[in-house]
Amino acid sequence: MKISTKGRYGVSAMYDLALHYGQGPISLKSVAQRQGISEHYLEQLMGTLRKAGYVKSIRGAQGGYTLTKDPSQITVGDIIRIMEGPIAPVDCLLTDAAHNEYCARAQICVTRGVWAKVRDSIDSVLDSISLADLAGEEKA
Amino acid sequence: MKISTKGRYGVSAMYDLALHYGQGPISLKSVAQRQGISEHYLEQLMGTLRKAGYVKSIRGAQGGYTLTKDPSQITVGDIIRIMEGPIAPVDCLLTDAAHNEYCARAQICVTRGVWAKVRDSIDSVLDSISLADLAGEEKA
DNA sequence: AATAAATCCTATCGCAATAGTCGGAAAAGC
DNA sequence: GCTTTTCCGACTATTGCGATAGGATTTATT
Repeated sequence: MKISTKGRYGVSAMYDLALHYGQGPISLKSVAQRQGISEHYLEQLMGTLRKAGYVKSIRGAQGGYTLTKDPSQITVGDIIRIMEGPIAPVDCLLTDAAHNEYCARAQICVTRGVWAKVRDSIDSVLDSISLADLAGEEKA
Repeated sequence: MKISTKGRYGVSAMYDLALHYGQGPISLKSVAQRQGISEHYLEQLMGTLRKAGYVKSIRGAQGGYTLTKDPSQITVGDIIRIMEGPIAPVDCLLTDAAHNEYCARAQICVTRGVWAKVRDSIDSVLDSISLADLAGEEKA
């Protein structure tokens, strides 16, 4: 039950961008230094966030990244789901109980309900926290 | 954010034992067949549960496993923590914020609070479900 | 006493994912 | 033209998962 560095670094980087929201493009290099992340590795992660539409990039000297939305409009859950895929403590939850791709017993499985409750609980926590919350701002 | 088969199989096996609680020792072979688990792999998992004191074993012909407590006294959280280690979405939570073994920035880390909330939420769900709940019994 | 049914124990192993690294191409400001 | 920066694809080392293998030990049954 671990969150990988993809998710953690993704949130850290987005939090950093939130802190500098409205200040023009922020270079990956500075984000990586402040957050203590390998710059080259962070590049890959930002590519994912860019393709998902959460950040936009400006290439060339003095370029960098900016959030595409106000920090209050992006939740930690958004970021985690992009970086790690859908939150599902077991793969079985990714498909309907009937005709389940991962488990023929899904319909009669007693434990499946447990994992569904865990998933809902995680989703609920992560979706309740926005980047603005992390940045300590209240731009409703 | 996945639960491994150790945790899942552990819960399934314990649920199976709960269904047969009070009926004498249940062989691993029958549990493995009913729950669709590799018998030999399940052996290892039961060893872990035995050492943790949640099941006891009777060796020899007609032997098997039984729960050491009433199903209402064992929660899914107990089993998951034994099988997978402490629930911590990030390793950083395994040590105090000051002098943290995994991250020098733990004290000033904004995201650490997020992961702590996630952990508490998972713990809360898992600890609220007992084997008796799964077995559909209410032996208070 | 022999057999069969079971748990117990240690070692090994293939696979996939994680967490990067590396090298360069392309874009844009100066 | 030079430097800064993003962009892209390929490669790699380590780790843990999910087993499998092979036997040793214990006990009920015949």
